[in-house]
Amino acid sequence: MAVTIKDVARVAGVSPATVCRALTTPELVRAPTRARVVQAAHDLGYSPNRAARGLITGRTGNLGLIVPDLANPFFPSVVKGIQARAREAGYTVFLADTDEDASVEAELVRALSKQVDGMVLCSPRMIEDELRSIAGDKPMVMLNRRVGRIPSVTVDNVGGMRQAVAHLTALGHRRIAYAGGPRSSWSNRERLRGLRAVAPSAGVQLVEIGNFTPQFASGLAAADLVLAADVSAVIAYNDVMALGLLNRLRARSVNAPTDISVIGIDDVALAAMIDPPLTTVALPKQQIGRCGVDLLLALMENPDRVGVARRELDTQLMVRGSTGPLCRT
Amino acid sequence: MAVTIKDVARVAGVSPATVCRALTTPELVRAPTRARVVQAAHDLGYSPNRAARGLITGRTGNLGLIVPDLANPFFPSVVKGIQARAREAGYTVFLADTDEDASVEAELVRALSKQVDGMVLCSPRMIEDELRSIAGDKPMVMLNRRVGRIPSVTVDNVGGMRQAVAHLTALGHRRIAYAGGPRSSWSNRERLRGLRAVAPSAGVQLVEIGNFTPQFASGLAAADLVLAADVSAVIAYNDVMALGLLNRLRARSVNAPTDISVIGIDDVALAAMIDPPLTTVALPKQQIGRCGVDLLLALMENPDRVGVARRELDTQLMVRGSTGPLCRT
DNA sequence: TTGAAAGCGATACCAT
DNA sequence: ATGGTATCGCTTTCAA
Repeated sequence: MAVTIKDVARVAGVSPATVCRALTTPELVRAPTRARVVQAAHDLGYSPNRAARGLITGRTGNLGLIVPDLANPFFPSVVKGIQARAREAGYTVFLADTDEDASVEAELVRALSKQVDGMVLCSPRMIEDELRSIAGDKPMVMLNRRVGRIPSVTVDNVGGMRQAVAHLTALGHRRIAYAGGPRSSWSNRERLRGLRAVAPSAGVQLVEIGNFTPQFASGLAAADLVLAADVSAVIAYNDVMALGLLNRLRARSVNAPTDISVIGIDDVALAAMIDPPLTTVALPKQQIGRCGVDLLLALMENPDRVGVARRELDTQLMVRGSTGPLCRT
Repeated sequence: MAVTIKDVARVAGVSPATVCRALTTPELVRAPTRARVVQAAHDLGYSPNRAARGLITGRTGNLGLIVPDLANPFFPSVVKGIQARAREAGYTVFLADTDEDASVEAELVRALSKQVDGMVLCSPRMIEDELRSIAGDKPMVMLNRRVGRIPSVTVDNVGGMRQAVAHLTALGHRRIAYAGGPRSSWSNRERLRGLRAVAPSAGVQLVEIGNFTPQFASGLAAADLVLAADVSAVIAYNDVMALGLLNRLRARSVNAPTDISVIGIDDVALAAMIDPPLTTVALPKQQIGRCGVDLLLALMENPDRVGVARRELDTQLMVRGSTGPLCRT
């Protein structure tokens, strides 16, 4: 059996109430008494039962975190940021992976919400209505998506696309393909919006290749469509798809950057490990996580200001080997 | 305020005790009563407070999970397996990332152990003594490491090395380098043990290049040592290092598989995405996780049999493009 | 079959 | 400054 507050009280020769105070509000206890309590607690290896505490304080000291797919290298980075920031703030985190399934997501939100002080939803798949109906319960922040007045941390997708297009046009490209992500993805819609807004004024023709699941195999499939589209450059919804593109293009003897330029989005670690390294729009992945936790903590202090809590982080094009000047043939 | 058992009791017109029974031990409640309770619970959207329940039952319904570094693509897969299996079994999981720091690890184990029914330690960095002293508390299982009588799930590292060496010797290689992982890594020691055991009888010379942190940059550094060692093939401690090797070797105009053969370990997703794809010893990553949870659940039922609980999973060489027949010059 | 009541471990209020 | 006590939400005897 674990050691409880009563054990400490007995050993220290005081009441449980005093033990509690000595440990949580030391200034309310006379120094010598406090010392005895602390000593006893230490000797017994006492540490308070958080569940019991939570029962009465209403705070659990836990945060919930829901991600769509840990196998996508983008998410572990975000999770790492969240976990690190939460630990600094004295919180532990519940992690759940939904396997990209929106119904699982809803179920998990409901289940977890009972045991946490707040939740971070990473790239949520749920439909807006559902999201709203659940959001009322516990404070929660969304990452990589904006819905109604739910607090969120997002990145400047439009700015990222602007940088990408500027880079390509500077290199001479005038016809650029976009291999899109899932139609339901907020990030994809934003990226597309950015591209559509930027392309005309940059004097480039945008060719939308279609919507794909954000996977390697999708990049493979997209590559053939890209080749048929007669473009000199392609922007992919994310790095993993860009890798698929690169792979299949090379299989068809079209090499980056000489024959075609390829840009990814995310800047996952492996983007810099391949040859040629992938030019990509970097997202501050860990910072997205840290920032999300910061927002959540602020919200938990002051639940009223929910509506205004919103952060947008910068993106940065990383120019690497997969893009190069247009070769006029 | 959340809906409690009392609310349900009131609406259903029964006592809280009956609500509890109807929901946890239905056979003890008359059907019509049970129906009313279930109906009320559903209408109110009731779900029991797990913390309160845990207080009395002594079981939290939570599992703790500690990993050294989510940024290493090996671990997210394991985590995914753990998380999936835990969810199936009705458990939620606490996740903590130690950033490869053994002292953080110890602290986290201690902190988490209070709030969970059991813990999974993934590739623990802690020294054995420390590990043992903490292990007494809650049931725990280790992944990728064996220490004393602590239950563990490991993989057949030796068998993996045997397959790798057999593959290379069949291709004609007779001098093989091993670019090792951290000296403190149990997996690294096992792999080295396997190589040393297998090499002589296979008629190959093993050249140990040194110990490295399991990162891309280490592979870069190791590559030059490999070239100086005059070998025709190299096995890396893991895939990420193998990628570094491939990268730097190519920079020095030594290309796999024509000029040298390279084998990694893990089979992370990106191993198959690069060109040439990486030949690697695949570990059943998700299964390691699932298996660890299974073991843990079994242990929680029957805490006595701790000593014997131990599983070793198979490894499988995936022959891909980064290895090829020896080119005699 | 159901209800009343006693805790689980910690906190917070009210006395002293 | 300290102790007694009610309470958080739920489970589990013990009676009825």
